[in-house]
Amino acid sequence: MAQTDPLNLDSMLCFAVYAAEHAFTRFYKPRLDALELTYPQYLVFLVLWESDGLTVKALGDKLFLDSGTITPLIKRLEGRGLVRRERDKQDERQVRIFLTDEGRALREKALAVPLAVGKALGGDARTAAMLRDSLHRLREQLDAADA
Amino acid sequence: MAQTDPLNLDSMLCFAVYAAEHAFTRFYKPRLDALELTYPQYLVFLVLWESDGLTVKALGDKLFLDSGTITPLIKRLEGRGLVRRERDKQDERQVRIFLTDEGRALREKALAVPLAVGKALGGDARTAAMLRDSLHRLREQLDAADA
DNA sequence: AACAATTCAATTGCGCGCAATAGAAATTTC
DNA sequence: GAAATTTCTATTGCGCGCAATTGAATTGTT
Repeated sequence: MAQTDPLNLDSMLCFAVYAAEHAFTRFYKPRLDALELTYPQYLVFLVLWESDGLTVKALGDKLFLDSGTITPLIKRLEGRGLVRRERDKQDERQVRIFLTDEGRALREKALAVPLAVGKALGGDARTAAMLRDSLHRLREQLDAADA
Repeated sequence: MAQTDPLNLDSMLCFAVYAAEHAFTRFYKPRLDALELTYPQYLVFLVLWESDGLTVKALGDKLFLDSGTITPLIKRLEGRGLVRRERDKQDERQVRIFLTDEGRALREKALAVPLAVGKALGGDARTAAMLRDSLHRLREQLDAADA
């Protein structure tokens, strides 16, 4: 029974993505509460744990976010002593974000988070990897459409 | 080359979902501007066009949203004359949402939106449907994990 | 019937997420 | 090298999205 209505909610890919995103946020909430981080803050740490000292711009490019989102987010983390902001000496337009010892130490606790995801998905890493790659292609197609 | 770091951003399914969701929002923005709707407002109309007169609760169940999100959203639509709110006579706790003629008329313009998505994805409806189903399963697994 | 527990919508508070704008710094152009 | 353009961060405004709470209406219990 094919879906004939082009405006049927449950047949729409966009809504499936939207609903899955919220489900992830709900799933992460109690796990990230243990780190006192929101999900976007967690993403920032994922980036910084891999490459400390990035500029706001570079961070935004990685996460597909702009300064309007990142600047206040970082300031909240700075207020809690988890990161440090430092203006670049070579190019004074740029602000670089550095982890403090406390921010670096958070990484240990964070290791539990992907483990919980793996468990929830039944340990099928191959299926998850394929889905991830499909989503990457989807994002590229959507971004390319208006370029 | 297997990904060994469990906290690597680009290998994470959650980030792929997160990034795809934002890409969809960006893609929809100019198309929904033509209807003067935000994406969540568009979702509400998708539901109402299919089943008019739902309660706030039923709407929330469909979209995985709560009254804290839906109530103010609906009030904005009501202020623009696109929907009407009416307290249920049988059960006065409930508020039912009805489309106005103007709200119903929006549907014509909305038909262009899924067409644009189809075009952006290269018309491969089968791949899109499989991805959609995978995301539905993902959402169910995540929701089931804490039940 | 009286009381307790549940359900539903609304509200408050806070953190995204993005458009639009501003202002400073760097780069390009002439 | 002066002027125009671009780049980068920060700010403002607005609409989600959700936790927590409130108050009214309904249902369940005894």
